[in-house]
Amino acid sequence: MCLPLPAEYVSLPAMHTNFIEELRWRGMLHDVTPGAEQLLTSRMVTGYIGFDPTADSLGVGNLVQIMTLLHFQQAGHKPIALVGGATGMVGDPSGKSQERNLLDESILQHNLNCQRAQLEKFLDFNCGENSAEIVNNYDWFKHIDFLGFIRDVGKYITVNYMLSKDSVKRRIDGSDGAEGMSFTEFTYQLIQGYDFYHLWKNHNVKLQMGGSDQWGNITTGTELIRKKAGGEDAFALTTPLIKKADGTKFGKTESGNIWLDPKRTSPYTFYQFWINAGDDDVKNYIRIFTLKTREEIEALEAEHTQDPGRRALQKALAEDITRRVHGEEALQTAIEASGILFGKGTIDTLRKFSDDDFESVFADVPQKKIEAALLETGVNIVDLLVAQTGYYASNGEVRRAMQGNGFSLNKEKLSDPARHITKDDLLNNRYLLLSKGKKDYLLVRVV
RNA sequence: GGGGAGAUACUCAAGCGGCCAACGAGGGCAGACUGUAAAUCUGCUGACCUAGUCUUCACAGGUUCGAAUCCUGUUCUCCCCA
Repeated sequence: MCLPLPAEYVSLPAMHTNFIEELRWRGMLHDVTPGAEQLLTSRMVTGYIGFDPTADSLGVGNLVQIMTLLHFQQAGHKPIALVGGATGMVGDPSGKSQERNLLDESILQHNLNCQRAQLEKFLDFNCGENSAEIVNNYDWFKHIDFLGFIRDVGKYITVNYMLSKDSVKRRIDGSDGAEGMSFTEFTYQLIQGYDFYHLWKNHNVKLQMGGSDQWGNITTGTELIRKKAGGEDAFALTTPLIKKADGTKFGKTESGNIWLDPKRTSPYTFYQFWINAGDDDVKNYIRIFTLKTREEIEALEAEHTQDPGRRALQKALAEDITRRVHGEEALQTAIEASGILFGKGTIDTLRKFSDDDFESVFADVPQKKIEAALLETGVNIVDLLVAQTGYYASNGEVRRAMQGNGFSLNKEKLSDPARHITKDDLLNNRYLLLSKGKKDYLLVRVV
């Protein structure tokens, strides 16, 4: 394993963190092949992680991998993000029980460009020796033909070996209702294995990282490198899959995935996602998704234990990650909006709002427009809530909500179904803020 | 092919001629308490002009003053035997 140091190796500057050690205490290390730690502490290493271009945005589920690359770079190593233009056309069977739909080339290209922009927010692409890079495996796969591939790659890996992978086994034996698997998907591990080989050979990449479900695919790569080129210096490292204390899937809410793209998931919703992390989960998250040091985290935890109600950990986590993804300004708006919607905001604070405040704070709140003429003569509240805005499904439902003290207008409880709404109720002469309970809002805009 | 059981609101599940808009549980929504949490407690959970009316118990007919409840047919589900 102790190879002579080739000239192109750059030794690792002393001030950097120990990558493996860093991942370990953060709970981000699942498995690593023997020898990797020694390599990583002795010199600068180039390593990569693949991203799947099925959507035009990365989601919080990908953040673990992004943070892994970030730690990798901070430890003085050179990170490469591989976006899977080619693998995206094939589909990774890992963790899936159904054959997946394939994407066409133009959509892939679009998705890939969007993801690239997001990665650039985390990684430093211009810091000399260990600048991050992005590669697209379509660039080398587009020149490979089928016969060439089965001769140059397929020849080195036995089907027995491929069948022994968990991701394949589960699909073959049909356990947990899994469907059969096409040859295309079966081949996936070879494609990903070849990526590693290609990068190892041409980009001096020694390490492939990924989620623990990628272990099988990654080791196919190290196997290929060993068989095809006798390379013993290819290593694998995986991070654990994030589990939530209640067993539900991380990265999703009832309303869907949490994305990094503000067009898909607004900064406010993004911020709220982290704020709402459970006490048990937040201790893991803050280690994984922020760069805070051990001392900072332990101090926050002490604070949290002393007064859990203040949710120091959730706030620190949400602020840190929202700032990194969406910037300082978006973070402040998200905090402000949270204060209004969940905090002690009353009608008095609402009255101080400018139109701009309304637009930014309520950007995420569902909105509805009504005609100004309606308010000239006054409109019955029940009529407004059902017929005009559809906020409630039936008149009876409104009455029940009012009897149960569950409806408010402009943050003030309203329980009289006979009430008429006029221009005097408007905020800033154009808004009405309706709410069911304390979390469900509708902003009505008069036009 | 033969025999049997069953289809009730979001889900499970009572009801077996009038007291049924239909017990109960879960879920959902809201209130109190809280930390925008958990646990707990309370109310609501077909529609409508809040007043009794109307439309609901697989579907279509029928018997009855009156049916989710009885009869006939249709569709579907499950079980047993071949």
